[in-house]
Amino acid sequence: MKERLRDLLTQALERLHADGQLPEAALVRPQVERTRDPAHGDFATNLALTLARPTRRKPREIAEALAAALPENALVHRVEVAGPGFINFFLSESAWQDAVREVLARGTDYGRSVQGGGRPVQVEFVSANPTGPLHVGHGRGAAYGASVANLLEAVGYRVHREYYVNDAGRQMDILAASVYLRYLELCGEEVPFPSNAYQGDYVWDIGATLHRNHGEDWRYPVAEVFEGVPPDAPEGDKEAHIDALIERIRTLLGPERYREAFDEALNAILANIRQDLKEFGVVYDDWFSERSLVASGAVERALARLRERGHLYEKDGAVWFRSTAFGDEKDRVVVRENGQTTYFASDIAYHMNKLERGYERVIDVWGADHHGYVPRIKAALAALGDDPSKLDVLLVQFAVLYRGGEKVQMSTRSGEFVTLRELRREVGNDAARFFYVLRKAEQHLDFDLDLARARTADNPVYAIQYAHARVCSVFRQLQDKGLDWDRAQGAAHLHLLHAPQERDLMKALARYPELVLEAALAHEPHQVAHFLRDLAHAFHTWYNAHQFLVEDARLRNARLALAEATRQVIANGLALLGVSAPERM
RNA sequence: GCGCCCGUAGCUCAGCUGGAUAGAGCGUUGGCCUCCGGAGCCAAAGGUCAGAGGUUCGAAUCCUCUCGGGCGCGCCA
Repeated sequence: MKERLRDLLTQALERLHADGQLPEAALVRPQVERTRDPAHGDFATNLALTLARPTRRKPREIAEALAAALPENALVHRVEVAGPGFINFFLSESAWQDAVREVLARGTDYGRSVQGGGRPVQVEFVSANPTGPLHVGHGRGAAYGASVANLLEAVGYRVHREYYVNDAGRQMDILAASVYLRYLELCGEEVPFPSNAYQGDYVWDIGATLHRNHGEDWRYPVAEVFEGVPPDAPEGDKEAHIDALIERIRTLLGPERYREAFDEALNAILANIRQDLKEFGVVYDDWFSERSLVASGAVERALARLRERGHLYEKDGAVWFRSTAFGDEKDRVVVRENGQTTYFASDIAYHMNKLERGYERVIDVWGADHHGYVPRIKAALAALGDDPSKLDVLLVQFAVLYRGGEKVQMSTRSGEFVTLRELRREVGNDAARFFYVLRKAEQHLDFDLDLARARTADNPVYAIQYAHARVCSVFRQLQDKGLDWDRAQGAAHLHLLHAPQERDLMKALARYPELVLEAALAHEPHQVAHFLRDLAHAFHTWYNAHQFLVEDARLRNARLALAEATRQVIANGLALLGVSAPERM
C-alpha cells in the first residue's frame, strides 16, 4: 500500500518536473509513512518539507502543487495538505477490504515477499561450545536467530542456518579430562577434582558410559595421573594445572583411547544440544565442525593468506595478527607459544570460508558479552582482502528469569544454571519462543516465568493463540448449526462491515506485509510479536462487540471472511516466531 | 582507566532511514455488562523521554559532555 502511494507521488513529481515547476533535483524517492494520529489520515508524506530547501520554495506551496498533480486512484479517498507541509492520504474503505481479500487469496503466503531476490544469506546462531547443556542464555540466541532467519526467508532471501561446533579447542580437552576424572572416581579412585574442570552432572553420566564400555581397563592410579602436574589454585595456577593434567591423561591413554573419551563426551553433549533445539523448533541446514576446518587445512590457509599480505608477525614466540592496522584496539595472537592455534585463528578461517561460499551477507548472532570480539573479526576479514561490511554481528543481551517477583539466581561457575530444557518444561516451547523475542535483542530481558505460564489474557502468547483458537471454534460452531461459509460471497460483501472494530482490524491486516519486511530488514522479530499482540487485542474487541453467526447470510459470510483472514495472519505471524497456532486450547 | 549496549507512565516495554498533541500491555480509579469459548467493555488519571549543551523548519530519535545500570578489555573459548 505504501508502495502504491509512493508510485503516485513519483508520478506527481514527474508531472511537475515536466511542467517546469520543479527542478531535476526534486526527483527523489518519496517517503511515505503511517500516521500516528487518525486525524492526519492513514498515510502521510513529508516530501514537500524535504524539497523546500533544494527548491528554495515554501513547503506548503510545494505540497499544494503536489497534491493537485496527484493522479486519480481508487485507493485514495481524499488528500489534504496539513501542518507545515505534510500531504495526508485518507484511503477509501475499499482499500482496506482489498487487504482482507488479499489475505484470503494468498493464505500462508500473505506477508511473504520477494524483496530479497533469492540472494543467499547465512545465519549462524547459538554455536554454544559442546561442553554442556544449553542454558537459558543460549535459548534467547536460539529463539532470536531462528526468528531472524525465518523473517529473512519470508522476504525472499535464500537463508542458510548454521551452528558452528567448537569441537577442536582447549575447552573440549578440559571436558574430556573432566569426563576421564569422573570415570576414575567411578572406578573407586579418589580424585582431587580440578577447580577449572567441568562440574555438571552430565559429566558423571558420560564418565559412566566410559565405565560401562571399558570397565576398569582405562584405570590408572590417581598418583600416576597427577604425576608431575603443578598444583591447582589457590596455591598454583589453575590453567597450568589443567593443561598439564590434560597432557598426562593424553599420554597415559594414548591417542586412540584419548580420542574415544573425547568423542564420547562431544557426541553425547552435541546429541543433547541437537535434541534440545529440535524440540524448541530450531533446525539447522548445517552443523559446521571446527575440527573439519582444521583438518581441511583452512586454518593454515587463512594464516598463510594473512602472512602473504604482511599482516602477521612474531613476538615472544607467538604469531600475532596486526589487527590494530584495521581498527582493533590491540594486536591478537593467532598461534600460541606452544604451537597451538587459537580459537581466533579458527574463527578467521571460518569466516573466510563463509565468504568463500559466496554469501553476500553473513549474519552472526552472539551473546552481548562477546561484543569486544567484533572489531577483531572484522579486522581479519579486511586483512584477508574481503569486505567486512558483509558481516553483520547481532548481539543479544542476557535474559534474567523472574519467579514470584524474585530474580532466579544463576551461576555458571558451580554449574547451577537453569538449562533451556528446564525452562521449556516449565513454561512450554511456545511461551519460551515468544517471550524470548518479545524485547528487542539489545534490550536486557526480564523473563517472567509466572506470566509465561499463565493461561490468562495478560499473557500475550496465550491471548494470541486464544484468538486463533477462537476463530477455529466459530467455524466449528458454524458446522454444528449446519451452515457453510461462502467464501466468495463473504469476500464480495466486506463493504457491509463498517463498525470501527472491523475497520481497525482490516487496517491491521493490511499493515502485516509492511511489518514483516521492516522486521526482517532490521532483524527485529519483536516487531512481529508486538504486532500480533495488538492484532489479537483488536480481534477480541471485535469478537466481544459483534455476533458472527447472524441470520443475514451476506453479513455472516463477510464477518467470517474477516475472522478467517485474521486467523490466517495470526497463524502466519506465529509461524515466523516458531510458535504454534492451536485450533483449540 | 578505555570501549560497547541500555536509561521513555507505578511496572514491563514500543516508538520505523529525525516529523505534527510521545504510545501499548499490565497495574490504579470510576462507571457498565454477563451473549459464538472461558481473556469482559467503556472512560479517566498517570511523562522534565536520566541531565546539560549543540545540529535545524522540526530531536525521544543525530553529535558532545555528565550521571546511573549492564557487559567487555587473555598466548580462554
